[in-house]
Amino acid sequence: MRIGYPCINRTIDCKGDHTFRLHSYTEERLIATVAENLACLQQILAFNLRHELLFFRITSDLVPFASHPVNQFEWQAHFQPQFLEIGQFIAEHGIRISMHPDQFTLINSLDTAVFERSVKELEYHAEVLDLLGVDTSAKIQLHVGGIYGEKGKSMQRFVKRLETLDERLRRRLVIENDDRLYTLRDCLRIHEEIGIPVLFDVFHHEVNSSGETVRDALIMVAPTWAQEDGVPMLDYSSQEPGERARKHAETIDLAHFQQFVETVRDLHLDCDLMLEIKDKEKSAVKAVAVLKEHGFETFY
DNA sequence: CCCTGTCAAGTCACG
DNA sequence: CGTGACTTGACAGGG
Repeated sequence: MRIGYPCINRTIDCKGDHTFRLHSYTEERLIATVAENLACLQQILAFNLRHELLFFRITSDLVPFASHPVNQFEWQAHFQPQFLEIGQFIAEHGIRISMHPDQFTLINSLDTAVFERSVKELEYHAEVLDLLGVDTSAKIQLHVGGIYGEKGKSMQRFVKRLETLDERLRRRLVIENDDRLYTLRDCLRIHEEIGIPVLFDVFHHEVNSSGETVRDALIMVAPTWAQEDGVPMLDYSSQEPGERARKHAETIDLAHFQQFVETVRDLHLDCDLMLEIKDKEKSAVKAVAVLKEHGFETFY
């Protein structure tokens, strides 16, 4: 099992998600920012390797305004050598990569302009992964989207829109149960229609589900990942005590995590785990220690 | 240098 | 009807 965390590292003095304001956009600024972000990504991955963290979510801010019309720069060609170098490091060490476009990416929006912008955003995410040269086990995770007053129709619209996408995008996409609108069961129904793997979010399931146990959920989700998709990716977090419902924990709840790990072990489920915990790599390092106590391998 | 209003993008829930 | 939340503060202008 690989353990990972999303997007940024707070330990090393290097942040790979620098951006700037649209009104201060210049090509020079873009080039400088992307160069810095790529250099940081490299450092973060090296840090992760030293701490046996072989799963990482790359920030959507890697290339600011990547899908915005203001950006006419051929960043793909310009930064190809840097992407290639990072990609080689990823391949060499068996690192798994994911990405998670932000809330503005909506396949099933009623507004077709929103859908079209979302496709451009997905193309950007897929380009990053393609430039790294990572295989189809590197995924872009999406939520189903809005409900717009008619859930069934909105799910159908998601399916129909997804069917129109280029295979280069489709092969990367996975759907994740969210914490308010679309449950695991909804995602599984969409999987049955179009075969897209389901990325199971444990915490979202605990606050928004149709009542399945986590154990049963894992059993249902595992077969949605085909050979070429790699082992299932899971998102893990827990409730921050004393805060509003659905707020992610500041730091890992070790008792809760151990219980989850035991469930996974009993099922003999091979999977990769993304820890969506506020203190990021600090909790991820603790999680690695827990896994080792439970006899898991964290290297590939 | 510090302070703080605002930031590309959408949707829903809460008050 | 305005605001906060989402996975995450930090950019940038003005004092």
